[in-house]
Amino acid sequence: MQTVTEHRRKDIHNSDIPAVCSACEARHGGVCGTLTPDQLLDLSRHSTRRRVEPGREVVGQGEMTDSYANIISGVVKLSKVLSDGRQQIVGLQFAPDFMGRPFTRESALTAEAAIDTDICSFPRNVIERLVSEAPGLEHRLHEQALKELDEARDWMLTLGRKTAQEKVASFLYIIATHIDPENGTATEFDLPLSRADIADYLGLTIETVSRQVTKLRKDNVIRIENSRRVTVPSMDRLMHVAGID
Amino acid sequence: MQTVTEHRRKDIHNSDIPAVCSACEARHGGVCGTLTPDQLLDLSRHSTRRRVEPGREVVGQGEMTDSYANIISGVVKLSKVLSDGRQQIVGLQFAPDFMGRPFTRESALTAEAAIDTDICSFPRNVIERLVSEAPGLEHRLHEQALKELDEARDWMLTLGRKTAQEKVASFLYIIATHIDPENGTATEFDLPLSRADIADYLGLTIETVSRQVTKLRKDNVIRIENSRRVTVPSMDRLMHVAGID
DNA sequence: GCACACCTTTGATTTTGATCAAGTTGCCGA
DNA sequence: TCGGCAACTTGATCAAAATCAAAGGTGTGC
Repeated sequence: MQTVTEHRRKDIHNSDIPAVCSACEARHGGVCGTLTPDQLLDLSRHSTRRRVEPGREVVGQGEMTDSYANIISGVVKLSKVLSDGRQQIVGLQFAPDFMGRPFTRESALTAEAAIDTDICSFPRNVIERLVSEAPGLEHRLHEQALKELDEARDWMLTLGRKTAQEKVASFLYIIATHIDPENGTATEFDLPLSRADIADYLGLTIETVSRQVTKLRKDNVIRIENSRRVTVPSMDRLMHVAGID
Repeated sequence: MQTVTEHRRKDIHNSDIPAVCSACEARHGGVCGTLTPDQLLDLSRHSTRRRVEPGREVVGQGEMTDSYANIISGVVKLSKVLSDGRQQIVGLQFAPDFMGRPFTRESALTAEAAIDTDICSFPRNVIERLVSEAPGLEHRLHEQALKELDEARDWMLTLGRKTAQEKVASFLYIIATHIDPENGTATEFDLPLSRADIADYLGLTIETVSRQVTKLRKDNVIRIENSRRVTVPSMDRLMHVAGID
């Protein structure tokens, strides 16, 4: 599931065009979905596709506004840090999402790959030009922003009001529902984050995360093959532990 | 500052038109700013202005998507609750903002006035019609969504990684910078939230909030006239305590 | 002026999760 | 197959914030 099948040549046969997401429209409803064939071709000429290794920055703090990208496969962590190094992951972007901040002042965000991640990026000005031509595109970007806002607010409830146990269960539930959206909620999956990343996502320490994962295992809420691989026998049970009604 | 001056008759003299924000465009750059005079008139015919008392719901959980509103004066709390009653305020909307979720599935949010609040609201379908006519309007809404997303993510860092002391200082800083945006950062202001609300915003208990406020006072970071009125002698000092570099 | 309600503060104690400190496990290259 | 190292787990102790429990304040109606 982590590697993407080569499905792009279906639409575009010109080998001068870099490998891009022009054909992704069906697969992951990226920005491409709202464009005309001409605009798609235009976009593809300015796009570059590349693989980002875990821990590598997709775009640096502040540069976020300079480019815009579809995530083809993988998971990207968006995080913020305090001056003394305390870190908080403020969002996870999964494969069908796209990333970037058109029109806004830079936000002090770091975006880095959590696992091997393929992205397809284009310069900001190209997107802005296309937005002015294709009214549907801004609508698409707006919806993505609203979706991220909803997710951020859900997560605020988790960060502010849930116990460590509920936080870890909530995290597992998020991963189960997002890791392979095409196939719905997954009952068996690889965690895309290390214990340290999970701690930074949940506002906990790695020791607490580890202990709570152990507790969930002992309580038979999850099964653990190795530290990354998780099986959820009953999603209802997990949701209940996560405090999701 | 809490009461709004009557400045609406400047533009619209027809007494059939309900009291609306048609004239707010300059004052608070609400949705009106991007509309033509005709569209403004159209909008104003469908708007109702009303005052909402503290604690009153502006729109209920789930209804959020059915209407759309400019906040003329006051402060609105957006909150989420767990089934057992634990509550988290996930956003504060101040006077020049507008509220509502066009195009999206309902999000389980409650919006209620924190203090006396004047709002001007219109049905969702009117906004959606105007969006399809005025391309600039969607752009405006999109920018508002991105602004709220940035604020939500900043707050996630506070919720997940700051101490109680830093959280309370961060809260005071937010209020200082948002309570009267026209006049920049305020050094003396009334808190729009009770201790219980502050606790729900910060993911703390009221006792902890109270103790931290007392500590900030004893450390001369703030002065307190009564439990609501706060003076900040040095904004730099407050920011430092809040962990804002 | 008084009583009641509500909000806030303060104090004592408990609990949750952080911190400090070893161990394990598993993976990779030699 | 064996180190070596990084990631993870587990245990012991500590500290920050929650909880439990009383007081203070402040405002309102009587």
